Amino acid sequence: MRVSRKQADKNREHVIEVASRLFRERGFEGIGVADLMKEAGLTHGGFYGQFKSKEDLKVQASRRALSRNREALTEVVSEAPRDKLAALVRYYLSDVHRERRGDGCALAALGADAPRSSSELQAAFKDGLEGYLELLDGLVPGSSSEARRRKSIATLSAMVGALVLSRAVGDDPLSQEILSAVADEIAAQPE
Amino acid sequence: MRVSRKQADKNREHVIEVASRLFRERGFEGIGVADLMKEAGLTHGGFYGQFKSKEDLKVQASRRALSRNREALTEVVSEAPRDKLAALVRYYLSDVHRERRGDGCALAALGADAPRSSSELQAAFKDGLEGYLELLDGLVPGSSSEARRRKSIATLSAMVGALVLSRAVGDDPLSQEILSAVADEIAAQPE
DNA sequence: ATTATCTATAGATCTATAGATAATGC
DNA sequence: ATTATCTATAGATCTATAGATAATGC
Repeated sequence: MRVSRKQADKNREHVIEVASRLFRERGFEGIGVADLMKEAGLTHGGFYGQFKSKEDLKVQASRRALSRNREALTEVVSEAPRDKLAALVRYYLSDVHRERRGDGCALAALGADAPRSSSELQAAFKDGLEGYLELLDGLVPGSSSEARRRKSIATLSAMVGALVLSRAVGDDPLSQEILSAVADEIAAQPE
Repeated sequence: MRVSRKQADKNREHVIEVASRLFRERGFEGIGVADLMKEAGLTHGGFYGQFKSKEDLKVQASRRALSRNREALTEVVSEAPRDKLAALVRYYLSDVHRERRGDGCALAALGADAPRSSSELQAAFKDGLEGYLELLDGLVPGSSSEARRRKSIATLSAMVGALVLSRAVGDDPLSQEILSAVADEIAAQPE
């Protein structure tokens, strides 16, 4: 059965949202188009009317995840009364973020798969990463914009690395230790 | 045809070495058992005489990769006349390391897949990570062992994060900028 | 008439196993 | 006799497409 143009657009958006969660949870290769569409309440064959290919969906789902990530971080920052960088880092390096990969940072969940994918996907990650850096630029110490840019990149790298490593070691005290250590080190940076 | 016990052991080692390279290059899901055995010069069916499952090989190949990683870093450090931490970081955050995923750091290449794998694989990553930290403990500044441990974790997180991100953005000036920025920031740390 | 979605399927690939074969090592 | 490796295949899964169907929107 056919649905209205409006409903079709909604369905399409829903597939992107579902994919952005499932890809982060299971990896790009960990979920197939059929299961993904089933999870979205649609059938397998319908997929190719909406998307050119699975790779196409990977790009769109990654862009969606990264812009949602940025929105969430922006809200955390704007709600913090003071010490906004510390609030951002505490949020990013929290137990909740470590556990909930499905709506967590796409750089940490999927970044390592990007070099094996299309240049369109890599461009999505580049754009998402620049978005994170813009946000950090207003928070990190540094008098020149060059110094702040460098500090933003170093801070983001430490955050992403810490999250990846704290997830990689599984259920072990080291996992929490990594999150705490990196949060403390960033907070201890000179102004 | 059957081969000698000695040759069989050699074949097994060779499969582990080949797998440790191919998994890092293509991801755990990016190479199948059949292609992997072909690459090692053996047939598909022979695999299951040597390994319990593909998951079993993932664990052994990851352990192998991580211990080889540690050996390479240890050599870089021992060959540096002074400023050993800077030498280590320059090596880790080099263009060569970014390009050659196949014999590069397994934490960066495969760490993001570990949370979706067996606890045995996660334990392999934990052990490998602790190996890196032991090495860093002798290089980072800090008077107490607690301070050095924290600094080692933060330094490793920044290194791994930077490598993941510099690979994720593809062929873009940002890729090099990430490597340089993080190397500079680590070098600029207070003693 | 158009088109969003459906069912069904092609063709490729994946992990794992069964059973045969032939060289080793007691 | 044992066993490392081989060929062949089962059974599941994957991406993508073909063609049918039925509701929308001119």
